[in-house]
Amino acid sequence: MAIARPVDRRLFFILDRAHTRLSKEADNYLAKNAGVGTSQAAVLIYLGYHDRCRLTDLAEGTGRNNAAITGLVGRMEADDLLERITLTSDRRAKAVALTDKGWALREQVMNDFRDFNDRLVKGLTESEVETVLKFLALAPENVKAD
Amino acid sequence: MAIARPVDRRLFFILDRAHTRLSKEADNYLAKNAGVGTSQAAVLIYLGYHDRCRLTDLAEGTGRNNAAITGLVGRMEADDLLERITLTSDRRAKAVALTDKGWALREQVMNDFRDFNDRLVKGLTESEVETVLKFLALAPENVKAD
DNA sequence: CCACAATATTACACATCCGAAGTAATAGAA
DNA sequence: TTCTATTACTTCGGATGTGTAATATTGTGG
Repeated sequence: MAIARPVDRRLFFILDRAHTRLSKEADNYLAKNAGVGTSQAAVLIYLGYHDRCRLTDLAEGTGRNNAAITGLVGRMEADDLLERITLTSDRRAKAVALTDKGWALREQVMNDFRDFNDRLVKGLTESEVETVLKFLALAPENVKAD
Repeated sequence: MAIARPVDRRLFFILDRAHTRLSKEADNYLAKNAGVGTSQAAVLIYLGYHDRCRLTDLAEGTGRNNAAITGLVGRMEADDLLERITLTSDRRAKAVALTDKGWALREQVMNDFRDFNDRLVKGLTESEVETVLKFLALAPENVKAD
């Protein structure tokens, strides 16, 4: 069939607006409970799964560019949440490792987000959540240039 | 059951990262074709459906706050895409109206996004797209504080 | 050893967001 | 009417993001 429905043309903006509103809530929620914003929280979460990864990988994994990551990691290092480590294997690269304080905060962020994400999917069945995850995984690949 | 699956805890970040990547692609795509970014495009789209709406409504409709809208509209007014109109009915409020140039650009943005959104949902059935839309509509309400 | 590539940092210009404070106009109460 | 609270927008300061370009350091291949 493939009938062009008006909603199709606005899908990106619907996503954008939903993301904006969710981010605002998540920021408030996190700031109140853990004292960080979503950008730093994303770094904490990612490092929990890929500790001592290199800055370039961290940038890729959190969707920021290298310049942004340098600043982000710098602020977090100043707050004692992580530390930069020069790798002996490649001394051009720096790895990032969570400190004890970083690990503890990550734990709290994870707990906060368990609640947050539970509310996020309220009204959806498990299979519908799977569909959303499938979309979120496919879409960025689908639109990648070239 | 409600078994806590690890993916649940990261849902927000999966969404955040997907949004970041999609926005970057959309920005490139739009900048190349229409010469605006996604924020300005969102305003153009919204105004097409609600021309001469007030700034507060525009802010609500695009998910930004009033301060952000003032700047955004200011830049677009400088580019001759729209104009501010002081309402005689309430002189505190300002309405925003697309110029001819704004309408023309909106048309192009809509065409660009038809292609973009088509690619966005590649691999999903219509019913799965409906599920995604349902999620995007529900989620911001679900997490709204109090 | 040398040329080139890769990594991270820094600097710049700019877009965009927010919250808080400020200004102006309206609406409602005394 | 006059005082007060609310509403609408703007302004300000600060955070964060982007892209680009320059730089220093290091690794790699010839």
